[in-house]
Amino acid sequence: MSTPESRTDAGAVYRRYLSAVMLHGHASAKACDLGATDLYALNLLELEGPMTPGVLGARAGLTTGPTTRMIDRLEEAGYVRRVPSPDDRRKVIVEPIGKPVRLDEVMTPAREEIGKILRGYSPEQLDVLFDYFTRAAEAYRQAVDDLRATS
Amino acid sequence: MSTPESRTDAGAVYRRYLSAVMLHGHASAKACDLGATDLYALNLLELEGPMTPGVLGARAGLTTGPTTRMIDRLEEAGYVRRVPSPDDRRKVIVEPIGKPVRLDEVMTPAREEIGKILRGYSPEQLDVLFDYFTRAAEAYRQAVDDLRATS
DNA sequence: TCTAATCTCTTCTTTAAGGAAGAGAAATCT
DNA sequence: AGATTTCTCTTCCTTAAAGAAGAGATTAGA
Repeated sequence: MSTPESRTDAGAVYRRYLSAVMLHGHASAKACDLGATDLYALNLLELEGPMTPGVLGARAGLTTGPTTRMIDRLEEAGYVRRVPSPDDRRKVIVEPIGKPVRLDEVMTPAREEIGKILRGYSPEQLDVLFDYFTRAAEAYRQAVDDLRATS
Repeated sequence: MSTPESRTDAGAVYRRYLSAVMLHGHASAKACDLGATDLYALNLLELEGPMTPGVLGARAGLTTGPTTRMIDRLEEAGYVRRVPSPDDRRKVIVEPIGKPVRLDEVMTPAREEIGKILRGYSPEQLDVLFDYFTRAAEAYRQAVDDLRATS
């Protein structure tokens, strides 16, 4: 925590933490035969809620053809469902399905471990952690928007 | 934070946070034309340090052919470097290069935002956060190993 | 020493995902 | 009402990444 070269340097700790999170996400997805784009879309839906194929495809950086097929894959695998839009019959709404699927199953062990870790903290400490989770999520969400705007 | 259906439910907050992290990682990689597997390998190297192509490929779930080409791509893009193994002249060691490349550049805005957030906490609160980062990284690392063992 | 095993890399083939163009249905606008 | 725009989806083509098989170099073992 002192010298820049130190193995416990704060920046390094944080980078390693992020790498671990990414790695676990990827590994879980791979274990479920979920491609990178599919996972990306799934995360988008989790984070921003149901949206139309058009929006989802645009966010994922896809043209309409691949978007349709990506949603097909997610739907067949049971992650999402297409529902007709109530106000515009051309539109479709893609919404994540709450019911447990393969991905949740695969992620369960890690979630339990994290749960164990979190239960080791006092309520005050948990407040700090969840405050951070909330703020960081918003920061990352914003950063993704900025990235989209740039490119 | 009270009812299970609540929008601020702890589990939901955490899932949304993870989604945001994954999403940002993916978006950053995409902005640098880094494929999913390449990003995966890069995270592996960041987390576990230098390793041989054989190990890296196995960890990434690739056969030897694609492994070589993946390392070629990472090397050309300046993320890693191949160095000969000192004790076995058949082997090569792939190590991440510390110098800033496109990916770091793209991730800078988010890092600064996160830095700002972190600077808002007291030293005691930061201890809690970094304690969590360290433990969680280890938990995720372990979970990835378990996933590999299972499949 | 000489054979077998190990490690990386090359080449060829296959597959999965994405782009382009356009069709069909429904909404919007004049 | 008729024309135009907006959505989603389909089809065909292209491309990027992965598998398979094997070569070349080096180490380990009989």
